[in-house]
Amino acid sequence: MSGSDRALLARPQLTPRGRAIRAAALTLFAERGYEATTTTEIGAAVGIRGPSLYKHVSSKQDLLAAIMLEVMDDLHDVHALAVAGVDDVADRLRRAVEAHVRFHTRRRLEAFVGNREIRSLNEANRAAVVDRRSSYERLFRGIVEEGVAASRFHVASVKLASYALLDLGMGVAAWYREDGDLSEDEIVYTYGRFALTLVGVAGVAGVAGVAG
Amino acid sequence: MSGSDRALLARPQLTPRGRAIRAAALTLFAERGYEATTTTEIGAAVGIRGPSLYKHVSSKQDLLAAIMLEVMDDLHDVHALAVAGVDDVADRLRRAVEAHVRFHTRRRLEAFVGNREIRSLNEANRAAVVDRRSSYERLFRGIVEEGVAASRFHVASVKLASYALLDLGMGVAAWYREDGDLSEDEIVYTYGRFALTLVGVAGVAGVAGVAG
DNA sequence: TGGAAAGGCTAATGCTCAGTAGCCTTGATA
DNA sequence: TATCAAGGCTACTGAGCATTAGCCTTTCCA
Repeated sequence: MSGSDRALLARPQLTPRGRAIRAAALTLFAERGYEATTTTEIGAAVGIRGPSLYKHVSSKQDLLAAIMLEVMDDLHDVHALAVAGVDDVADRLRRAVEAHVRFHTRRRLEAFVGNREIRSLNEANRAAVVDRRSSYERLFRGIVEEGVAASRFHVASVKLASYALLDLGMGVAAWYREDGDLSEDEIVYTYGRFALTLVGVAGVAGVAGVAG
Repeated sequence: MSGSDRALLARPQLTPRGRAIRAAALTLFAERGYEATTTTEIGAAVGIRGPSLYKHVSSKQDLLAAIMLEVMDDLHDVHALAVAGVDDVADRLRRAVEAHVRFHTRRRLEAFVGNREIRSLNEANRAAVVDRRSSYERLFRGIVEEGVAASRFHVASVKLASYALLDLGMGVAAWYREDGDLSEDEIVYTYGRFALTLVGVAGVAGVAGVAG
């Protein structure tokens, strides 16, 4: 099942309280990590006691898994939407990177937790998340490979170039702040441009953007 | 006190067993995280019981702090050594990035833990580590600023360019494997070249390296 | 109006963990 | 050879944690 197929299926519905709990857990997991977050704290964040959480959630582990699976699926969706109908491989790469980076600013907590807490998942959940992550990586590598095959891109290593592009997104999720002095668009456009220079597309002006 | 000043001071000596414990703890912290690692496991990794660790170490927290402080200091040293006596700002940037990336391959576990476990430190230790990290970031930003001031570099944002360069290193620490199909030198040289194109240095041939 | 479902609560359970107490062995030294 | 420090060990302590049990109130519909 591909990411875009998954998008066509209904994602599980949540009650408002269920949503609130998931959001509170997300913030806490991002702040102090899954292991260091207690059910008492998650409960307190939505105004109830720890044990009451279990009227809405089956376990702390499932809460983490649900957050991570959802964010991976959404990332696939965003990618699919960004490159749909774009034929030029350089355009496709730029769009993919822009979508990737924008996602990591807009949903930085989820992306952050999604990257960092993989090892806190139990085996079954980890396999599911790692599977989605690999398939996302493959989408990127596929674009780079296609560009190389068409002699539009020139890279020392397809793998290295793809990793570098993906790593930039993770970095963004780690340091981006909405009230910081770098705007979302600034980061997105700059990284989109950077992606093209990284893969050696000829004729990208300004490399890292116009001086400013 | 700067990173290079710190290098001049004697770093605390450790007994062989102390070293072994630190190494075992490092591996476990990297693998499953600080919170999820027990003193029993650290002990078992060096052939003793958990409580016996306390003949060599004052606490699990201190073990983490010692690992993180040492790696930050070493990173400063490596940087200082790499750029010492290099006058051309583009050369300096390339050398700094190469040293940064090489460090993140050679000492990936420490670098990985150093980045990921900051939130597991108590307040005092965290402040010390964050302080060293900021000063390291400033060194990078300083090089980029200098290149921009000299009109050698052309970037949309000094901060963004510096963050991107540092983030690539962290990415390497996350996925690099000695037995993988990307060699240390390959990554180092490619990323050194990436760095120059990222800051818009004119005349960098091949951008992301020769096709291969 | 009555009864059940939803969703709170407190108390309890059972487990795990970091760290301490106190004991024992070994090996070097005086 | 007597002593002492180093460095193991087991048993214990005290705390914290996820989760369950069981109870109570509110709300909503038959």
